Amino acid sequence: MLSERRLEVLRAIVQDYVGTEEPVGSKALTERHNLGVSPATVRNDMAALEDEGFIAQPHTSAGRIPTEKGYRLFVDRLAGVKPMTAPERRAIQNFLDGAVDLDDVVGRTVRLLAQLTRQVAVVQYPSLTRSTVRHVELLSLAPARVMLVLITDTGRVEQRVIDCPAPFGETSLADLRARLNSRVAGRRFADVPQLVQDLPDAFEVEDRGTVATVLSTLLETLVEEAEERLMIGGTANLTRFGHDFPLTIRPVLEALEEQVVLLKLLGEAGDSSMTVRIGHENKYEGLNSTSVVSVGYGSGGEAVAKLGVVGPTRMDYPGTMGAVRAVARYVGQILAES
Amino acid sequence: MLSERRLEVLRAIVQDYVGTEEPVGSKALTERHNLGVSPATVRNDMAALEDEGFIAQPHTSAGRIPTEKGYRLFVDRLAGVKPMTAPERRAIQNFLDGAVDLDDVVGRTVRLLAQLTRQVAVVQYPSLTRSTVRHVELLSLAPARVMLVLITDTGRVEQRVIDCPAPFGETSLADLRARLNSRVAGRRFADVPQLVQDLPDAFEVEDRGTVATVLSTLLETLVEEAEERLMIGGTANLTRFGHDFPLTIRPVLEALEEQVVLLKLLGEAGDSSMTVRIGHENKYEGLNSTSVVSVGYGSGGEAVAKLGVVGPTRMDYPGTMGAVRAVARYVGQILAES
DNA sequence: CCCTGGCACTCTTCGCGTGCGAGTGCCAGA
DNA sequence: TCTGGCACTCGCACGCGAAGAGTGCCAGGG
Repeated sequence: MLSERRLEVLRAIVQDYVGTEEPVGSKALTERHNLGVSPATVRNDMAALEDEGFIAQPHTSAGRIPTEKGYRLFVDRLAGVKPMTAPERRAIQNFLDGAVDLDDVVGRTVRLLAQLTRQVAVVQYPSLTRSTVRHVELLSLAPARVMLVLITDTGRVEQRVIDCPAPFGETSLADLRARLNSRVAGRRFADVPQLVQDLPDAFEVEDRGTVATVLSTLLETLVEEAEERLMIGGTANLTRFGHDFPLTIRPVLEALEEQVVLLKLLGEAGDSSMTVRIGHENKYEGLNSTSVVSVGYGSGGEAVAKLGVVGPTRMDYPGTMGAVRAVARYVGQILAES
Repeated sequence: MLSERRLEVLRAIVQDYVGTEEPVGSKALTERHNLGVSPATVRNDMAALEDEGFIAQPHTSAGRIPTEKGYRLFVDRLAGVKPMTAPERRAIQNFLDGAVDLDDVVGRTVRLLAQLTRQVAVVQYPSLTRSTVRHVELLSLAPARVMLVLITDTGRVEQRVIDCPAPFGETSLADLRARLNSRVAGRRFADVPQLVQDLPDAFEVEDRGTVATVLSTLLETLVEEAEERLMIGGTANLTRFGHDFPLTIRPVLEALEEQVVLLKLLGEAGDSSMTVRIGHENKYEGLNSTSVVSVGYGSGGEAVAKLGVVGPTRMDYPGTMGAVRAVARYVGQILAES
C-alpha cells in the first residue's frame, strides 16, 4: 500500500512532467513543491513508486516520468476536474450561442474544444438512435414520387426520395402525413418500427403498397443514418506532441481519418459519464501513445452523443477534463433550446 | 537563353531530387541519365542554371536542388501530364462507382485522390449558386415558433428555427407555405430575393411582421447555403513532408483547418483548367512551402467546383497532375449520371 | 522505524578537433 | 565547345573528454 506522501510525490511528478515535458528528479521536486522532506526521502519514495510500476526512468541517470499506470492512478485518485473560471464559462457560452444550425453548433464546438484544450477535438453528431422524432414531412414531387423528410429533436434533418409503386394522391399523402406524425412525433427512433407496423391497414387497398414503401424507406433511413457522423478539429495541435514526430503523429492522423475507429472509440467509452482512456487502454494501436478524454452530451438528462479530445498521454488531465465537461454542458443547453 | 541540353539537365535534376530528396551532384547526374556529356560539362551547365536562378546549393559542397523558379520552368516547359495506366483508371472508376449520394461521392473522391498522390487531397462540393429550390416547408413548433426547411434540387436540406414576433396561426402558416412554394419552387437561388419581395403585402397586418421574419431567414439561409463547402483528406501524408517537421507541417495543418483559406486558394486558381501553384505563388503564407495542383470538375462541360492536392514543392508534378486530372474526369462522369 | 546528509557511481549530453568524402570551380588542352 | 585533371571548400560522422544531473546506498540521528 502506498502511503499518503508517496501519492503526493506521484502527483507532484505528474504535474511537473506535464508542465516541463522533462523527466523530473528528486531535487527539483522538493524545490518546486514543499513536501516537507528531503530529496533523499523522496528518492526512497520514488524507488517504491517505480517498484509498483507507477513511474519509470528513461535512462539510468535521468529523472522519472509517469507510466500509464501512474497516469491512471493520478486520474482516478489524485486529480479532480479543474472547473472553468467564470470568464471562460462566459466565453464558451458566447461562442456557442451564435450558432445558427446543427452543423454550426458542432463546428463551433469542435473549434472551441480544440482551442481550450490545445489538443485535437472530436465531436460526434447527435445520434439518431437516441433522438426523438420531431416531425416527418412528406412532399409530393410527382404523382408517383414522394420526398420523405425526417427531422429530429436535435435539429438533424435527413431526406430521401421515394419512387412509389402507384400514384399517390394529395389527400392520401396528407392523411399519411397526419397519421404518421401523430404516432411517431416525440417518440424515440427505437420505438418507431412498432408504432407504424399496422399503419398500412388504415388505408385503401390501392394505397397500401405505397404506404408500405414509404414506411420501409423511413425505417431504412433510421438504420442507415443511425450510422454516426463526427467532426474533428485542432489537428495542428498535434505538432505540440513530442519530439519523435513522424512516428508518433502519423498513426494518430491516420486514426483520425478513420472515422469508424473514432466512433468505436467513443462508443466503447462507457455511458454518458466522463471517461479517460490512457495509452494502451485504447484498443486501436495507432492511438496507443495518446489519451482520450470523452463525455456524453445531450439536450435533456440523457446523452445523445459524445465529444472529447485526443492528446498525448502526457496531458493536463484536470484541465482537459474540466474543459470537456464544461463544453459538453453548454452544448447540451444549446441543443435543448433549439 | 538556355540551350536544349541545359533544360535537359534541369529536368534530370528535378526528377532525381524528387526521387531521392537529396541534393544532386554532377557525377550522379551523368551516371543516372545518359546525357552524353561528362560531369564537367554538366557542371558548367549547372553553374549557368544557378546564375539564372533555377537551381541552388544548400551549402557550398553539396549538390543542387531546384528552386521554385526551377519547378515552374519544369512544369511549364519540361514536363507533361503523366497519364494514368489502364488498371489505375479502372480502379478509379470502380472506386467511385459505388457512391450512394453526394457526400459519399465527395468522400470517396478525397480518399482516392489522397491515396493516388500520397498527398493531402482537397475536394470542393459542387457549387450551389446554380442550384434551384425544390421545396420550402414550414412547421409550427409552438404558437410563435416556426421551423423553416429548405430543400434544394441537389438533395441538400437546410433548416432553421425561427422565433416569430407574434403568434402565427396554422391557416396563415399554410397560406404562407403555399404562396412561398408557388413562387420559388424550381427557381434559382439567385432569383429568390426578388420573387418574394412583395409577399408580406398579401397578408393581414398582424401577420406581416412574422412573414417578413420568415422571409429574411430564408434569404439568409440561401446565402449561407451558397457558401461553399469542402472536404479534405490524407493529412497523414503530411508526415512524408520533410525533415524539419514541426515548422513545416504546423502552418499547413492550420491552413487546412481554415476552410476559407482553401476555398480562396481554389477560387483564385484560374478557371476550370489545371493550375499549379508553386511555393510562394500561394498567397497564404502558411502554404509557402507547398505546391497546390487543382482543376475544375463538372457534370457537363462546365466546372461546378474544384478539386486538387496540396503537397511539398518537391513533388512528382507529372504524376500528381495526371492523377488529379483523371479523378476530376471520373467524378464529373459520376455526377453527370446521377 | 523513518528521515537525512553524504558520497560514490552511472549515464547522457555537449563541445571540440579531426579525417573523410562529395561536390565544386577553374584551367589547359583537344 | 567539350573534357580530364586538380586543388579547394565544407558539411558530417566519429571519437574523446569534461560536465552535470540524478541515482542508490549507507551510516547516523531523532
